[in-house]
Amino acid sequence: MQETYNPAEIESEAQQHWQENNSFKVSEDPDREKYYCLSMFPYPSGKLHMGHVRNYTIGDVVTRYQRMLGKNVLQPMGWDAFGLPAEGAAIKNNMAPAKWTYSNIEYMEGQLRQLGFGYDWDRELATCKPDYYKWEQWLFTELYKKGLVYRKNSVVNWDPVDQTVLANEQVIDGRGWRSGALVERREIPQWFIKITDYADELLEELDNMGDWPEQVRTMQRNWIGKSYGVRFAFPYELDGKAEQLWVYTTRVDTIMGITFCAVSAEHPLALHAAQDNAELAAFLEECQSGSVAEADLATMEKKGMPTGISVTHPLTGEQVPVWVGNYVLSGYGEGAVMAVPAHDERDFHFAKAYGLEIKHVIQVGDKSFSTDAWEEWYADKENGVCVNSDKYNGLNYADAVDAIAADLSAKGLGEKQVQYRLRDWGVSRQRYWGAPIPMVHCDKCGIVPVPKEDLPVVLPEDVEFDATGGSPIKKMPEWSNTSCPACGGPAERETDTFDTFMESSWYYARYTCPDAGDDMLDERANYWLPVDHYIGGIEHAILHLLYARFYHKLMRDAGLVSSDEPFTKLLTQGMVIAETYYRDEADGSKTWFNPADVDTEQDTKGRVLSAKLKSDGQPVVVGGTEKMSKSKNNGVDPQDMVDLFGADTVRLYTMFTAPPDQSLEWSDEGVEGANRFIRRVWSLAANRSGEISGAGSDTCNLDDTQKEARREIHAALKQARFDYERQQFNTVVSACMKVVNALYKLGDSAADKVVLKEGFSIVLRLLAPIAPHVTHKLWRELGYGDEILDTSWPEADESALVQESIQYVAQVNGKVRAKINVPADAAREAIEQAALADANVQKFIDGKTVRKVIVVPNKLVNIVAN
RNA sequence: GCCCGGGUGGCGAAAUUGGUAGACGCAGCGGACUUAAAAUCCGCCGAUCAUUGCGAUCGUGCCGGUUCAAGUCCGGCCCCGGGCACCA
Repeated sequence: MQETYNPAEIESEAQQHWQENNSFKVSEDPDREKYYCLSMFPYPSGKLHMGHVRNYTIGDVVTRYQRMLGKNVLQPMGWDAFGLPAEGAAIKNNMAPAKWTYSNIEYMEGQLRQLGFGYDWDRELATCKPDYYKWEQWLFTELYKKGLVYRKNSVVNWDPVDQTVLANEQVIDGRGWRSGALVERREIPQWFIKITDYADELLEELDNMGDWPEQVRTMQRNWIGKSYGVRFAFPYELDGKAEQLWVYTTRVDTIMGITFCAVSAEHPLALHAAQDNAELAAFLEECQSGSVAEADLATMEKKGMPTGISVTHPLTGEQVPVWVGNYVLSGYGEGAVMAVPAHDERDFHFAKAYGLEIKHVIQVGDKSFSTDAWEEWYADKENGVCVNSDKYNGLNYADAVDAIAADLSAKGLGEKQVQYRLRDWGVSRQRYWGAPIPMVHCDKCGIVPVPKEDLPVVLPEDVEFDATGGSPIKKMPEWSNTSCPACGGPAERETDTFDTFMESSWYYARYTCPDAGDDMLDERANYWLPVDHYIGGIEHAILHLLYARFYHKLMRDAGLVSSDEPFTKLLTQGMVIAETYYRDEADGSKTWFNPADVDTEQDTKGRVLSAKLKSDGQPVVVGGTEKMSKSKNNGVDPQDMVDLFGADTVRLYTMFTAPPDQSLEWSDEGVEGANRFIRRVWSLAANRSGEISGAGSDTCNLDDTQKEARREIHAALKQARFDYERQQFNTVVSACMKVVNALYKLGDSAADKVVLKEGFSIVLRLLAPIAPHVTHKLWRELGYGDEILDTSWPEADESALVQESIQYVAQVNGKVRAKINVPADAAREAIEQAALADANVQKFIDGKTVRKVIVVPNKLVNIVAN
């Protein structure tokens, strides 16, 4: 056996072995328990980053572990290939998005193979291929026929200089990223899918999804935001006509405190009032600038202007002024709100700013209300009761809502209503690099979906890009001109493309039958689905995961799948972060330096004192740890690490350094430590291969030291099993390290060798999912078997764990005062007596009365004395 | 602004979920091997005080509470991160 560990050789040999033996190719086998393990597929941005490596290592570890438990495991891989960055790259490199994307895929696929991930590559798919997006085009037309798809106006970021729609990401401080022009909000017709029809099911199902992290379920619940409220109207007269201003509120109990109403800048009432009010018209104009992102809307300065129109309070008959507020969202609810400054914080500040009346109508206990400053209790609906509210005085929230809703209903001016925060899914994008929306506009027939036999509507890939970022297919009449599928007359194609979330919402299902030619999915889908274990970044907790859940239900209702939910178990991994270094430039900007190009100086405790750039020896500022990104230039290239240490080291390091759901901080020294551990495993095998090789196990009488070593090995095995089950892989690795440390202490006797061999074969199997190459090699080299990949999981020997005496902690009043050894079968009284007899314990209870003695089995004794 | 997380030694973390805080590793220090260095192996390693030794006090972001016992549970704050519907 070779003395030194040579990862490059071992890894290419193992990878070749898996490829030649089709080790990861799987098919449906009704006799075996299936396990579908899936990692979120990557966007082919150029090369793998550390976040990918971490994500896919977790997935591969789960895959190989489940396989050793005897399951029929599917682990596929593919490419989320449509998206905005390809268009940016097209402009920058003068290269068509398709070409750029395909070359990235080719390179990144090679990287994935080098990391030893066990994918069934026969199932690989790329979402930009027509035979993939054909099926989401088809499903969309089916949904249209079912009435689940509709078209309506919706607001986008418009760059007035480049004459193009911008993504929220492309709006920086309210300006277009390329042109620098102030962004405008513009309404255009777009396609929507009725996700709100499924809101209740999407919400209720969350209660049964116990294998999803609670935080993700909470985020989705809040996002759906089911609320119980009242929709009601303020009557008013306009140009002699009776009109109604409708609002929705969850706090109708405060209705007697209304002092004004606020409408959005797009509201018909606002538009009408602006017709002969130049100042208001200018304000509405001003409200049209800025991004459409909710975070921007919510943090901007709250501004308003009176419309001059008053409406009638539905219960009191008082006149209520209507204002335009830039903070009122036109897309949510009615685009208009009632305002109760006394009991809503946002209304309170708005009223203070514009000198509007504040009417106190909810009281909690004997607290005193003042209009000087906002206090939390003003909005307390749990403990509040109505005051200054005529007949509703003294009612609590629930009773007030019932009484007021009944009165509004009697007048025909309102009723209780359930509402969702969730909005319908807008799937139109005014971009080129996406799946064309399969709709045709015909002057005679209106909108006509493209029939199945004419699908896919293929996106032309050989296109020229201009610098404004406008979509080429919007300027290609030879593509957009077509004939109407209904009447055969001249018609035009829809030139918008789908949101890329459309592709990522069903790829997991297509992997089960990627070659299905006649249908979106075939019967194989129901063998594999739902996905048993889904792994991906926490940043996808809401949007991607909610759309995928929705899409699954759409496919179910189209008869394509039989399950209700797509992902049984979810693991959300944390970010990969690293130290940042920069220098301030004269123009106020910062230049960021890669950690690899910086040397640090540390004090004796290892704290970083200062840092210098390697190339010029001049100081740089230490900027703290942040998410690895291009903008901070703190990315560590996984390829460099694989080239230097091998895939096993990189995999082991990413698993060992942090639990999967926490952020992982990159450290060069840490990687060396991981590499050191693998070399330690290798050296142990190389040094003692003659003594520990061969299949089968031996038995021998063990002395106390050997028994203790064996106990440590089996305790670590038990812990590793427990930790694999709960996906805490960092402690799996530390269990392996403990075993190896114990093995290093064993000597040369026959009994030592028996323990050593058993322990070594155990640690190789514990490590196999994490470091598959080196364990594959050693397993064969030592003659333990052919395929560690298919070796069954080792079981802990409970008899090895039994101890004759157990160490108890003796506490006095909760403080540790002694450690005592007690026979394992000692009675409670004996344990108490042993603790009380200890000299140091005696010192602390001397002169006091023992009130109580608590014994926690196998752990501690606490003596309460005073 | 709203929703969801997280804060434990010099550093990454552990504590099987209310029962010995700091397992395992990194860095550091000391020793062995070596002509030497690297590599490797062995040992020490929260702070303060005390010390020949035993030990004592403090310590899990901050303030308060519940409990025989709190990193863990409850209430209030501070800081950091993720998401906010056209980044993926």
